Amino acid sequence: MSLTKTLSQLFGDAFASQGLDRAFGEVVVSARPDLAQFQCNGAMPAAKQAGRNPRDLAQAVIDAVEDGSPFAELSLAGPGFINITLTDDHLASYVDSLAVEPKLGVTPAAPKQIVVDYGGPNVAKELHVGHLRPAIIGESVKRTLRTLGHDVIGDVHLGDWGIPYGQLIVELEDRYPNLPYFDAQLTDGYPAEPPVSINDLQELYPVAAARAKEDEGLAARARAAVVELHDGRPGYRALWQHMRNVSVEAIKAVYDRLDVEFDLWHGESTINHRLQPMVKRLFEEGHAVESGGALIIEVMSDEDTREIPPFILLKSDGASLYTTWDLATIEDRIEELGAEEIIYIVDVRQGLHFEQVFRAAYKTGIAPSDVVLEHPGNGTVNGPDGKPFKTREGGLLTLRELIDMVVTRAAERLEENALAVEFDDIEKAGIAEKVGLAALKYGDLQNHRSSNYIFDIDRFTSFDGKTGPYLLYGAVRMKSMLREAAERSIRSGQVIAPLQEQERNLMLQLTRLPEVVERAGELRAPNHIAEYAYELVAEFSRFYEACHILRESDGARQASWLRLVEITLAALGLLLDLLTIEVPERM
RNA sequence: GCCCCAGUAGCUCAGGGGAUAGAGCACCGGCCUCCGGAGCCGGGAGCGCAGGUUCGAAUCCUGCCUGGGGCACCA
Repeated sequence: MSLTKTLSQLFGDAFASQGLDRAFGEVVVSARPDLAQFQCNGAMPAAKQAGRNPRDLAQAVIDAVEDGSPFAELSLAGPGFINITLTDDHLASYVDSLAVEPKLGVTPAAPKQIVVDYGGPNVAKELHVGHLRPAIIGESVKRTLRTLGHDVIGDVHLGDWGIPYGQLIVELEDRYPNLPYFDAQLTDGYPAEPPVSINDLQELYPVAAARAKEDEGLAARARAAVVELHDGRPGYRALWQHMRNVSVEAIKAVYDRLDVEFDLWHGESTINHRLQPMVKRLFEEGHAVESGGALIIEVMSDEDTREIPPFILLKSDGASLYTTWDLATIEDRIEELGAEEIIYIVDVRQGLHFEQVFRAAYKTGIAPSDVVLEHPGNGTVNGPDGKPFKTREGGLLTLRELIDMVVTRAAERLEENALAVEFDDIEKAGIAEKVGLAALKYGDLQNHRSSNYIFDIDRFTSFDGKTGPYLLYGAVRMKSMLREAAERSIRSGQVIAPLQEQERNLMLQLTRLPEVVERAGELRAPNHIAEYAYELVAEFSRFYEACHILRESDGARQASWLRLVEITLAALGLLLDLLTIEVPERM
């Protein structure tokens, strides 16, 4: 169990002995490291609730907790703060115990079945800059919740059922009318090989979309084609399946490069079989009503003081749309996956849409009230002008191009700094890839999930300061030292009470990990992990400057320090993994 | 018009009702006979405005100002 949890229990007992709620005993890292290591602020709210004097109550808590305790000092300060400092022996023995804890003190929560919906790419379109944030934030949130003990399923939720596919079908039909897919009489025996490559699709889609925008007749044909697709016209289905397969392969390649891995490659189309029964039931139960030709669900309630537009279940032409699919997907995830919580890492601008979907899901009973539906939205990647990132020509930058840009810059930086020069080209390229991705991901994840940030390649790839490369450097330096120690047959041993400030501070920093991971999970906010990983490496650097491990003459001290390095490296490894950042062996 | 989000140091951004609001960059000044200087130590500078709740507010509430976004049958 984590150190602050143990301390919180001790203080919880003390509050309970005063007839007060144990929750008041929560212990946190001190805001005033000059005064103490930890603090408990519970006496102030508890005193208010109990109508007692806060300082007296704090003193009573201190008296109750003091006997046989691991504290070097407990003191009362200000209006009722309890300041806590541990004995060095106790601190060291806690940190020593982390050596055999793969999760560095993270205690598993009661496991919940959680679905994280976080990719949202569209078939036939290349991934672009806008897909970066949801991908890595979602992946990080997924890994964090998993580390906390939950059963988490990541679903890419492909955009594969919308009007664009009608537009593509019509475009292909106009270009190649003789393909068997367009023969309405045919129901079987289509070619196994796809008629289009990913490159074809990427050329076709913008043309098809532009033509449909200009020509209403064409747009109507596309809408009709999509309805036929949904209804199961064999040729259209076969063609669509080809397009989907070809696209998924291309999309997967980019996600692979980002180390973003989905458990499910479901999409909007996956739940097609649920649409008719769901709509029928919602209509019969009176949840869905006809309005202006469309079928809607009223999601505004009497308590609302603001306008919430109705949820559209079916368009006036009778076709389903993304709202329908999202609702049916909730039904599917609850019934098929046993989802107790569904988390959507999707652009914050979809906020109103999700509010409507969630309301409709709860109102209709598709989601029981104890199922948690949540949309922790992500912000956008902006250019230096503060507007969504574009290429110099004003076009949309693909994600692949963005990654290439950063990796190229990372390689230049390595070159400039005469690093990795003695390695062969393959290893150099591998290092540049890892450094570039670390720069990109850390540059992104250090910002709060919902904020828009300015993409600054020079800052992100910089070797100075709070960057991905700095964190990799820290990790590589630890690895290098452990290798060196092994070569000299210096072994690690039990962590003993610290003598120096830097040594003690590193130990204290390590005790924070479980709370940070928990908080990041609860808030779905990887930036807390990013921030802490930096602080840990910075603390390590101070320790490294102050304590010359390999030259230390006291064997027990040296062994303890080495163990401290091992634990710090394990902690950093865990944190970087949660940030989806990979560490090279050397650089 | 209504709604949502944001406004914190020169810049880019963190910040959980708690004590003296932090980091990186940039700027100024120190530290290499020493395990990797991509480092370490030190310095100046800030919560949009006005009220309110509270023992205590960057954090909660109200109003205003500024910026971004969203407001049935696109996704």
